[in-house]
Amino acid sequence: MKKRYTIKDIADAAGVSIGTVDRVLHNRGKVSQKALLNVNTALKEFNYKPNPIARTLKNNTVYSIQVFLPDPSKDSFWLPGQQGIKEVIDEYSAFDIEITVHYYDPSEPTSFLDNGFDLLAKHIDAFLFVPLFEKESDLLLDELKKRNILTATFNSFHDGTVDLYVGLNLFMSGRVAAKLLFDALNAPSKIVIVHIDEESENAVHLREKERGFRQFFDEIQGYEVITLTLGVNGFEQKFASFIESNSEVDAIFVCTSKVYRIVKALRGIGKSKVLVGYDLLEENVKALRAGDIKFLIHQSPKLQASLGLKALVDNFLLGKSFSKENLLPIQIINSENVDSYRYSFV
Amino acid sequence: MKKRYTIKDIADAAGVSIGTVDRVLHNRGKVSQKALLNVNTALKEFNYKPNPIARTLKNNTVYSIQVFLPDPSKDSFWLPGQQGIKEVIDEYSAFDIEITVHYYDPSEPTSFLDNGFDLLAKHIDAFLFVPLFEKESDLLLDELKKRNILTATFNSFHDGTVDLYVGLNLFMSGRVAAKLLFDALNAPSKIVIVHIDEESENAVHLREKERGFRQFFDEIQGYEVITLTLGVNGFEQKFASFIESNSEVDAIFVCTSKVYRIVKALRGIGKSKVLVGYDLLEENVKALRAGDIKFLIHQSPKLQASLGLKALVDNFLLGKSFSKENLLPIQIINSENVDSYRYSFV
DNA sequence: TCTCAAAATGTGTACGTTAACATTTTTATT
DNA sequence: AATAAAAATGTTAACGTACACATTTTGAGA
Repeated sequence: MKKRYTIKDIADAAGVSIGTVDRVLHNRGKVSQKALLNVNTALKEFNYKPNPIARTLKNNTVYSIQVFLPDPSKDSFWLPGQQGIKEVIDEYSAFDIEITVHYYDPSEPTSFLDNGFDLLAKHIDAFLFVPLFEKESDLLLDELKKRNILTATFNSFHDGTVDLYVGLNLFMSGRVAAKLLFDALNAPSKIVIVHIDEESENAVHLREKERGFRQFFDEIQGYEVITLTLGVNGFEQKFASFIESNSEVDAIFVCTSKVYRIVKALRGIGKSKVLVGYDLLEENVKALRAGDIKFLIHQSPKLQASLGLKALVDNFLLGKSFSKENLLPIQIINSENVDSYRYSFV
Repeated sequence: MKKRYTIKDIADAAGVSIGTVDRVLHNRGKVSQKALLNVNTALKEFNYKPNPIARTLKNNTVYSIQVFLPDPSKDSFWLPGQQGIKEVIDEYSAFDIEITVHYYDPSEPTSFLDNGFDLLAKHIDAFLFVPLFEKESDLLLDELKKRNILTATFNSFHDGTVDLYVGLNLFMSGRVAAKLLFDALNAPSKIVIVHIDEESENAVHLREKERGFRQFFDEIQGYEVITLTLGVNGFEQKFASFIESNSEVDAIFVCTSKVYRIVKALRGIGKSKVLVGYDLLEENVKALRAGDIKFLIHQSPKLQASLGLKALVDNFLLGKSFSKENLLPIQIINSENVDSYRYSFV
């Protein structure tokens, strides 16, 4: 029940005024050796910590944060992320924080670049975005750094120049997928990694997942892993003919949320394989429940988005610090625990 | 960049003083019909929300929260929970919040009761605890309610009278364990639920897990599930003789963090079974890595504790609301994703 | 119309921090 | 020792809210 020590307490103990204490705290000079010593002693003795609440009130600025996401109407994978952002905005609606959300076309690097730079027109304090495109993100990041804007990313890891990254260790998530398939298969077999309409050259995160997946099987004997890349045109015929001519394939790994398309294609040709993929899209969850997908790996897009945004807000509002990397756990989903994820904030 | 509206803005718009606005906001009466109308109109028009930061500063009280945990030195399962609490205490060390942690013996209901009531001697604002014992928790809860103290629990679900519960849906976690075993077994088989030295009559959470587990297998054909309860005395011999005389048992489910003891016992007699258990104890993780445990279900004790405490703190400090139940996802752990959990805050 | 109490409204201070500004003390120079 | 400049220190107002207290307005009764 005892109050925390305030600047006033320090001033009294050091025999100076609060002005002097404040000058010491912010080392603004104009303090005598003797006063400096006394104040520092008192600060240490009382283990003084400034009251962040009072500080923020005095500060009296409206912080402005821009959020820049792939358009959820173009790829519904981003819906939970959008939802997470919305909830944080709501949670902080009474505070002096101004959060605005903008979208880019996830299939258009130029959309990312053009819209991204447009957002820098007005003054902003922080920028949270998904660096879907490698080169374009670099350009944007350069500009953000130049303007001393706090930068945060999520979902697709970029590099070390960003102030905060929230996301998975994608490489490890590939290994987890591999382990799940390995356990589900009874004997050495042939496994296919299918890429559907992804520009994997520009997508680091896909490469990382594939690398982790392959590493796992490289360490053991008898498993053959091949990669099949299919464009969006004629996807189904090509996939079907591949399966027909590779009947020894037992399992399929899809690095993205598009597993449900494989499910559909397999149904079309009356085949069944052990499937592992990513993300709790409505279609994926249905297939998981139906038993057509063995496991999904959950990337927690909603949590990623909200944690990233919260870290920024709490930093401005309460002076909370955050570590550069917030690596979320790689969550394994089956038909029984999927519900616990859909109704949880995590 | 535009500031939020303040009481002053409302007062100006309504043509009254801030005192009148304040009286309206807290419906403290002494306001004329006309003023009331004008103020309410302005409040609505500006969508006024009081500034929680200013409110807290003005409030100027040190909130006192007591945390009451099973002693981690008696059962290391509680170490992560303790750690989570520590981290939250650290995170809020600069704020006007006083958090104190106390422990009880997880095997002594009287220790829970005696120490628990002792904690109510001084004034407290909130109480966060693990309701390990059903009847004793009821008694404590009654007293807390009587004193109008905010109550929160985690890990073991109690009932609806508590203001906040953070934890798993334990029933569903049993089903998840069942599904994992089901997938790992190739054919119908005999499965044992082993209880090691647990007073399961007094422990709702164990009953719930078992119930979920059994329900899953009740729904399908050919699987036999039996329960084996072993005391701490002569555990190993009894378990060994059970296994010898029940060689058709393929899999074992342990509802607590004590799976590693089954691993040890099995090694002792040179047998191997498909194992699923709970929690990332050091010993369990080792056994998981060695392949002796197939899956673990992670109850996120650290996250549970810190989320519970944070909800209380944020409620006092920032006026944030929380929902009565925060059901965390049921996390499936294998040898590949275990690391991602150990180094993550989740 | 005047008086007085009740009702309504306004004012001032505090919370702890910050920083501009005012005041006092010290030091250097004559 | 006197003076000015420099250095050190103290004072005060502000952030937005909350509430006690002071002041003004209203209306009833004479």
